[in-house]
Amino acid sequence: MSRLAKTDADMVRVHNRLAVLDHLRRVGVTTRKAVSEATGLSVSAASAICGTLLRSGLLEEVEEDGRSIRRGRPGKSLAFRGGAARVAALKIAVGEISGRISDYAGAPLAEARREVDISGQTGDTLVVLLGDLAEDLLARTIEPGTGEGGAGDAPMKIDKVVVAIQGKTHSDLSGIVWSPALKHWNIGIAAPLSERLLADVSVLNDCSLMPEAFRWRPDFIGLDFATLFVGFGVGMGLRLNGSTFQGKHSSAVEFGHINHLPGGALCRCGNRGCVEAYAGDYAILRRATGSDEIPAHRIADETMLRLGDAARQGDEAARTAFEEAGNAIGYGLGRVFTMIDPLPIVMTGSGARAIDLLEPAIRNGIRESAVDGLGADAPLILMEDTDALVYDAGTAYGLAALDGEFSRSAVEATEAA
Amino acid sequence: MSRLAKTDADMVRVHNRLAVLDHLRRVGVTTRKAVSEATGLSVSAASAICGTLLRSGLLEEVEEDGRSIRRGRPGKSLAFRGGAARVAALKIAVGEISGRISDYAGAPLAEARREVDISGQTGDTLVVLLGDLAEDLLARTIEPGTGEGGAGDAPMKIDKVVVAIQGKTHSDLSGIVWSPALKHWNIGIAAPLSERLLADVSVLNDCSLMPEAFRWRPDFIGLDFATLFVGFGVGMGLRLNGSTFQGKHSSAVEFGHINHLPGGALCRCGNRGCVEAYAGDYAILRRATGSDEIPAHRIADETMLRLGDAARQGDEAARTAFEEAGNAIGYGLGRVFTMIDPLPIVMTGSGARAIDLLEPAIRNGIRESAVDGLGADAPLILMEDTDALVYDAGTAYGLAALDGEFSRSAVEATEAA
DNA sequence: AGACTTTTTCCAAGCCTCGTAAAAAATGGT
DNA sequence: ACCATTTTTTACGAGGCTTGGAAAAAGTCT
Repeated sequence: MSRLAKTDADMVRVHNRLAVLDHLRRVGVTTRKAVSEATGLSVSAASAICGTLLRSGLLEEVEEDGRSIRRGRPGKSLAFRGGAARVAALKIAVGEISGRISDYAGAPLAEARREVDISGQTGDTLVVLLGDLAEDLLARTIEPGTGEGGAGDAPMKIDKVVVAIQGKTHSDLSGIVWSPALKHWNIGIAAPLSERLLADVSVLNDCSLMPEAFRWRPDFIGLDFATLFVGFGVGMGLRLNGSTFQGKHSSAVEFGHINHLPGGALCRCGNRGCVEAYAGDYAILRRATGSDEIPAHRIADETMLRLGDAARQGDEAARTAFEEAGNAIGYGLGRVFTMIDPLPIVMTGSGARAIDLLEPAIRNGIRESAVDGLGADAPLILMEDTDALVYDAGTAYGLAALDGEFSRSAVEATEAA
Repeated sequence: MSRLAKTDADMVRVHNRLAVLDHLRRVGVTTRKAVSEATGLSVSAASAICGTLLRSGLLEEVEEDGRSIRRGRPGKSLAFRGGAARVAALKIAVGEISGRISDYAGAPLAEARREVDISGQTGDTLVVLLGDLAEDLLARTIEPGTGEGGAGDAPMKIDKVVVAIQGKTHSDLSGIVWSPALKHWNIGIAAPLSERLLADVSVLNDCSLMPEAFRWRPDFIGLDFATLFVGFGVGMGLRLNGSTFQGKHSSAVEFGHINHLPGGALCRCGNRGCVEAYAGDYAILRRATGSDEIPAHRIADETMLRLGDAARQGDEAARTAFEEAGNAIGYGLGRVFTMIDPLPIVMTGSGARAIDLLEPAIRNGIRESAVDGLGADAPLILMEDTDALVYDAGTAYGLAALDGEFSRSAVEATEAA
């Protein structure tokens, strides 16, 4: 975007408030002094901003138990006020929808999962299903101890909804272009769901969203990395220069459909030789069984686990299938590394459970395809629970969006008694 | 980078000044009113900033000839004061160094080219050669009509030097990690050259720098696109989200070394199957001639032109060679498009001259490798003069850097008589 | 209990930008 | 030629946010 924008006092206020909230997201609990040090703001300014955020109900003073025994006046500990808002992270997959609701402090309040055959459904039905799920989540939320007066927390509602889905989503976050979980194309989700839940709704690709899960993790701060999902499909998310990569037209790094071998194996997308056509669950399975079909439904986790065990116990076909999968992934990573940079990889999905079978081939593939083999020793971090990762990511994304909105709105709200 | 930064009045001033300069870079000549409209600043603020920039000598009032005949007080036209600074864009290639010096308004003042065998040279020698070239450029600069008092322009010096080179450069812009033009590795250029010329020096990869050439072109504003160089080597530059992509570790999108075919043709880099091993000049030539060697020196332009003519006149081997080159490029682009997004391509180098031979295969390759063949119809813009493109890019990069510095420094300098 | 240390709060000052009003400079009509 | 009109530029007071220093607050240490 062109940088024609002016800046004025308003922008300064918004920016600095956001800096304070961002700092607090990282550390969880802080003090005015710590805010000043972390942000570079003067103590006066930091204190003033904290005061405003406290009065607006976003923050609250908390009693800290294990405070260090130092001389001098102890700082008053500040933390997010969970009750200030709620975020729902929803996930649409083949045959199921699920989600988690969290409070403004990021603490999970409830989770839910429903197996539904959404494949042939229309957009309207999908919106109803998602809306029901969200309201169910909200209902199951344990009312937080509303110790204060009673005017404390507004009527329970969800303030931000993030929908993660496999497939291609609109770049304006408004809906789904295409998804393997659905038959129909171009389904607008955000507008109708937003109308029903009275909350802002964003629809994103699950894989490209994943890096958001690490947004505030101290060990990932300022780090560029990639998230790699290897399951029925294969997808990637990128965090570059401190922000999560989002395409303009498509929505994601379609890692699974980067061509591996010209004219190679047939892929779901219709092309030949995609990475997914070697590394996706269905690809590994068909290679191991000598089949030629692409199953329409997702493959059960157990099936892949059994296949992995077979490979480990010497089944040659299975072994080769995993090896070729690893090779395709490795070459794909090598190609990405050549374009971008060698990056640490966070890996999830069924592939993460078969990493022992895949890793040697992956690293070898990188070695053969990247310049100087650079990146063949890239750190590999496994995350077995893909759902949790997606919920974390959606929640972080939603909270970041809320922080931005709250920073913008100069709400000098509810005078506490 | 983490967004812990605070903002204050200083930042506001810097940001807004930069917005004014950036606007002026785009339009060339402006007025206070136009600045206000373009930046969103109030007329008062815009006028005040322009006043400061005028007093500091960066801008000057100019007489505009073809001013429209409208009622009301005519706006005073403002433009960059060329004499305010000078930027040198230098280029290191196999067997030659060259460059262009431009004034602060971006107008070229002089160009120079020297054929030197730099291959075996040390860093010191290279610095001497570049320094000589730069000083020669400066000496050949026509003294601008110093109409004003005489205290007008400070003693002529270069204020910013940008060195573009094939190969890998340090991500801190300090020097060369490796280049096909040089034997030695890890040559620090910026520090010693900066010491000699008393100017800030930045060393960048030529291909990744190229998008900068379009930084202020109105038809490229806000546009994401890629620059593709196809010559002895193959390289790419990316402009994404309004900024030119720079890797953290490596310096560039090593498009030429993205693997095309696992285990394929031997590449200069030692790997097998790189795009360059099919699409580089040497690759096309060896395929056409049935040779097996990789020439150490660059291939003459004429040789490639003749080979192209041969292909056009029915030489099957040559025809196939170009076709396979186009195919490799197409698959490479398809892979990039799958990762990032379909992008318009600005193409330069010897490949741009053989585009009629390459284009069908390129587009076919994209069609076969990108999801839904998306991007097979991407706009292709040809730029035959690669040197001019690199000079433009280096100059734009240097000017942008100067704008930033000048915005930061609150120089309220030289009181004009 | 008093001295010391550290965190918060309070207040005047400084910098920008904004909005409005006044001044400046040219056109058009009579 | 003169006056009304239009448009750009300059001038001035106001508002918002940060800053730096001083004062107040709230503990620990001796």
